[in-house]
Amino acid sequence: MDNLQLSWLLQETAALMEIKGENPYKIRAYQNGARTVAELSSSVRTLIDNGELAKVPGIGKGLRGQIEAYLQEGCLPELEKLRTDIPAGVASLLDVPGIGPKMARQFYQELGVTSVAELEQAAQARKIRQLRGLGGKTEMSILRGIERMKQRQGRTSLAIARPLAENISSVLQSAPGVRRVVVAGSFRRCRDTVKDLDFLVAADNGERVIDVFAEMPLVQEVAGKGTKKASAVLKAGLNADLRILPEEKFAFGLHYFTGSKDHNVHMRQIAERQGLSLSEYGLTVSSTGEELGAASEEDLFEHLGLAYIPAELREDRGEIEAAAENALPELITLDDIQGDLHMHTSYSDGTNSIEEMAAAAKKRGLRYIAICDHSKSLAVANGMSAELLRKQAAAVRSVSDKLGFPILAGVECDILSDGSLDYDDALLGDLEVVVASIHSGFQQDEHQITRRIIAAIKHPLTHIVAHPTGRMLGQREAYPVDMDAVIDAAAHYGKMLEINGTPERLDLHETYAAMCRERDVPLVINTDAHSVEQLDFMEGAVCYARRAWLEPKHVANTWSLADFLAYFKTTDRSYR
DNA sequence: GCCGTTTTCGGCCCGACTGTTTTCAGTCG
Repeated sequence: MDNLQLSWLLQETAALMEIKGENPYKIRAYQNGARTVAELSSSVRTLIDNGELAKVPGIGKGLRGQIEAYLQEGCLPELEKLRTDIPAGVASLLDVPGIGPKMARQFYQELGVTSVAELEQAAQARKIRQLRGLGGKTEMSILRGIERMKQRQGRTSLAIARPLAENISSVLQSAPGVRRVVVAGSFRRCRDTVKDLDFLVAADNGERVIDVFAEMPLVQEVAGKGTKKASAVLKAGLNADLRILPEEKFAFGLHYFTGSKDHNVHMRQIAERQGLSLSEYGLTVSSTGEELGAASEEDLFEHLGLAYIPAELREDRGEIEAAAENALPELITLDDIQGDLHMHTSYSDGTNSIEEMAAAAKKRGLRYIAICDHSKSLAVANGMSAELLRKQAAAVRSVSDKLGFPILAGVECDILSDGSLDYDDALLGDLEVVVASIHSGFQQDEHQITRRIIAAIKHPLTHIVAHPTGRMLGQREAYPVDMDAVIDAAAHYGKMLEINGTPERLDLHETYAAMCRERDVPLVINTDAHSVEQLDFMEGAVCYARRAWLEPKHVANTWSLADFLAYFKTTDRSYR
């Protein structure tokens, strides 16, 4: 993908500029540009061709010139220039926690270090402590930082982060003098992965809470500790940060530490234009110093003339402008969900029976479900033979009648390597829901996989494509696929794409979910539950879907069962 | 380098903590 490649190069350019000590605002412009490019919903090539790139906020004349050169020559002129001064590897030093641009430059200039491996050698050879301004503690902390970096590459999936967040919250909640605990940061914004966990605590006696935090058994190492904040590395490999705030400032701190950073910067600018000054400690009138209190985030937004912006939208992707015009979307909530169209039973690799899954779904307030166990080719998941699938469909209908609860007989049908489905049309035609997905042949190239998925979308008996990109957070990358073409095909053939609620998947990615919204492709939010307990994945999945600005109308399992089924009758399902 | 509700020039967030410094720079969020 051009966009991601380009974004990466812009990021590297910014890193090298930091090390060189260039204008920090120019650096930020490149960082913003990198983020903007990564989030574009069309390829930069398309945007250049139709002249739309000039309208993208954050991409001005300078960056556009770089991007055009990149498309023509395959490299960024600015980056090439920097690389003649500083070897590219020096930028990787910034990935080590505790190392910023100044140290990276010093290590390169004074020790000739151009990679993390060389830095590690230098530290082990006790060369760091000989440098001016640095000592033995810094040397040790660099070695620890490198060790930590090796352990944990990148971000942590919610499958790991959520239980940790809940556990630590309850520990903090029971500390003396604690009034409330909130997990802020990207966790509260419902990102698919988190870099660390940010705990905000309103408490009378901060120091005692910080002690409780630092002594938790989950903590591997305390990285820093003061009277208002503390930072720790957890045994699970991610960081946890704690901040203590007075109750009356809590709303401001909550907003600030929920972020995102870009959202916060924009909010401060909005405040400034109104003669106000916004910080994590309050909102003050700049001229008089008068403090405007806020009992809640709602109050804070109201002071600035803005509608309340849900945390999931706070990425500076237009939510502040929309809030000013009172034009924010009515985001989907868990209560809107009426059905769950992808779950497994003991017929394949699930642990519960049809009846148990149905009863649990009904108890959670669902109005209908579909049972979609694995198809015959997926032997590792105990895929069903054609005969067993027929039997299961009969069993599903009988349980449905018995419980007086609509259960659709379905299947999660493998899309085989050649794009065909795993059963014949006669059998698939007898089912109410066919969810098609890829579980094999990940090594195929982008062209092959894209053709394969589009073939499944064209198949008149397919309703939904499940986990369309195959990513497994923290385990494997998505397979290469042209989602632009897949979404166009889904629009054309009237099919739906799934947002899979398994915390390691959350697939579709929010950027693609937003593309579906823009192109009128209905999404379906499913749990893919393999047990009764996993039906609870729905909550996290809905939160994630909100990041794509989805409203109930965009999500087909908020519709009544009749409307869901009717959708496929009214769309073009012809072959080719 | 980007941007425009006092603008085409002059802004662009800032406080807590650490280590090494004897009064502050670097890093982080």
